[in-house]
Amino acid sequence: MPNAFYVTTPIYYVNDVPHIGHAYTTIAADVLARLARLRGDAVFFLTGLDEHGQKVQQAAAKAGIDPQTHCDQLMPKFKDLWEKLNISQDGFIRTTDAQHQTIVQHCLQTLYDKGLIYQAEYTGWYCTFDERFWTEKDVLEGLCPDCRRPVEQVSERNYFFRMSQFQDQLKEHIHTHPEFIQPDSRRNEVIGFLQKPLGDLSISRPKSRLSWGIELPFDRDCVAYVWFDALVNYISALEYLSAHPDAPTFWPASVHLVGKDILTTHAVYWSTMLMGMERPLPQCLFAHGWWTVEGEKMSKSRGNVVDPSAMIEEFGTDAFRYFLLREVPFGQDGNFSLAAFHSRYQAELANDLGNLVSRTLAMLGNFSQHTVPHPDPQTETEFDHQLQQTTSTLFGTIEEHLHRFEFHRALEAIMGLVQLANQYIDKTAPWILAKDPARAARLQTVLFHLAETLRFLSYALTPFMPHTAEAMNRRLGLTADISTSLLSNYPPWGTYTYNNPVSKGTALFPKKDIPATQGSQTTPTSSPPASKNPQALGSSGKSSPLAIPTDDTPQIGIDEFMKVQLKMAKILEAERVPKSSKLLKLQVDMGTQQRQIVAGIGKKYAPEELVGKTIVVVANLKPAKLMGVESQGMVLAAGEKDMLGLLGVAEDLPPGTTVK
RNA sequence: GGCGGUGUAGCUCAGGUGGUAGAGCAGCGGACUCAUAAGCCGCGGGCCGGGGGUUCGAGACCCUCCACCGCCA
Repeated sequence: MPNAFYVTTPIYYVNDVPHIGHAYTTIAADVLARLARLRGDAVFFLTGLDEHGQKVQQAAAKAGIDPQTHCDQLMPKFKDLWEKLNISQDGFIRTTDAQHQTIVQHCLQTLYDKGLIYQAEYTGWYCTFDERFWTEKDVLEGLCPDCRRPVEQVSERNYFFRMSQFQDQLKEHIHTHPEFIQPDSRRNEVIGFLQKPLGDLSISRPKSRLSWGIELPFDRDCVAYVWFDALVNYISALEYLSAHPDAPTFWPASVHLVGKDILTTHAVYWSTMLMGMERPLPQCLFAHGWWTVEGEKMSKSRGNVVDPSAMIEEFGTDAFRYFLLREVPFGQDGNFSLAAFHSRYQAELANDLGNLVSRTLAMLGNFSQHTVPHPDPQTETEFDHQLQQTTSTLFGTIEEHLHRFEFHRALEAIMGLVQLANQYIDKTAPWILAKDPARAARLQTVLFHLAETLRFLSYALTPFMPHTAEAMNRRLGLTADISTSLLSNYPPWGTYTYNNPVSKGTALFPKKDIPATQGSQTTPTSSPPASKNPQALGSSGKSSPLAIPTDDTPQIGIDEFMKVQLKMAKILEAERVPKSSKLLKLQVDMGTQQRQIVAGIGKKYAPEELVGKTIVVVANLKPAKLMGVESQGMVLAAGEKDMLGLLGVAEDLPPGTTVK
């Protein structure tokens, strides 16, 4: 009986635009699933969509269609992206599936029958615009903390789950199962959260307020709280989407991958729900970090959401998968920058890995008539053994790292072998051996070692970069099924018989021109067409194509520049600072806030002519006092000693807009 | 405000149980030519956030201060 491995992603909100965050979790889950399959486990990999709730109901109403139709229209965005990303999910659940809804009702009924659900009056401050409740503490002077509109006190009869009953049991479980919540920092947060008394959980909404949901079996005037509905997906899917013949059961899940924002929901709500239903808890909840984009938080309003499709189109699925898992340790937050992407693509994928494959296959072609020769053990050296050793143990190393969710370390180990192989080539210099017929045996040994190294590399890469692994196998002339063969069946070093000719093929990761602009994340177009070879003008050939000649001023990197936060600001008021000829005190609107900025522009501008102008300011400059007046930023202006003119933008942009 | 974390080379970060600082990237130099002008070799002296303490000896242990971050309120 194979080991059962059940991995899940959260179910994504169908109304969202799929972005790098969705892709990240799903790719990570895919790697775990693919690795487990190679290990021989019976695998169930589940992802899907959360389709109920207020936002969907509203969006559908706005579009003038019924919510289900709306969901049906949105669903392909996700499914298509998973296909592009080569995601190998075994199940794709939608919370509007009829079976899921039935199971959610079963769960509710079970808890109700056990006396774990009760009805109570809930009173809170309700914001009609946001359609949500706030607590007394949230409300700011009678206004909604979110939209600043007046809130009203509203009472509602709702159903509550006796979550508080399970507080001690949950604390106990977390303490006795250190691996339950990972990484440790998140585990500590949950432990901290549970130090305070746990309340009961409202699990219903009146239909009068929200109708797009699953009806409570014991009260048709209410629907289930969306989180209750959503969390149950992890067990409901198993009952109608999993038809694995080998595994009797996939529950409890091996791992739920979640973003750090929904950790509490999973660690506390979901755990206590399961306890209420007397079902075992998942073995592990792993909360990964968030991505910023070019140093900024991703948000729709900023318009800086990375569209995975655009990246895939430019660099390929595997490069995208590689970057996300290589760049940042899984539990930590990371920054997605085009510069970093380029750097890794160029250095690690094109130069190191791609070129290793390329030069190896070329030599097998040139020096061995497109075949993998037999080695002569007599000619083996210490380095040969080292390469053999590292290669043979690579997969085990990867498994160790992935067991701890250290994707970046696993990929680091793979690149370590790539480097070792490149060193091996330089040290053994097959092109020199090829010139000397007396050393033919040694040449054969070297080429054989390189072929074997590539064979193991491709196997190790399979979970991370399936297309690349397959391409490597094909070029080496391996039979197609070897990339899906189980670890236990995989031919050990030296035991594989190479029967087919090898072929070099085109570059696995063709070098890319670096786009001229660093800011735009969506369209890294292949500019400039003038120079096909980006290094053509460089002398050393190693200098970064980004480096441009300047005067003596030291160059700074994109990271340093990105530390400076520039924003558009509209001048609301301006007045002279007393006793100063050039300082003006400005009150500016920066979108979300108003600030006072003191600027030395009084010789050029009169205060009254500035009001209403939109300018560029440094938003994250440390406040300072100029002639006793606090300045919370700095305006940008042109000119050396004498200020010649303020910076503005050709377009009329709203205050608060980011400038890059 | 409570709890937790972080602060190490220009950048990103490693540095179980204390013994006198490392990697990758960037930069500089070199030899080579199989290869996607790729790769390989050599070159890093940075008050290890500040101050105090324990110790023969602390980046690592203790105290304190500062800065930043997370969770909760």
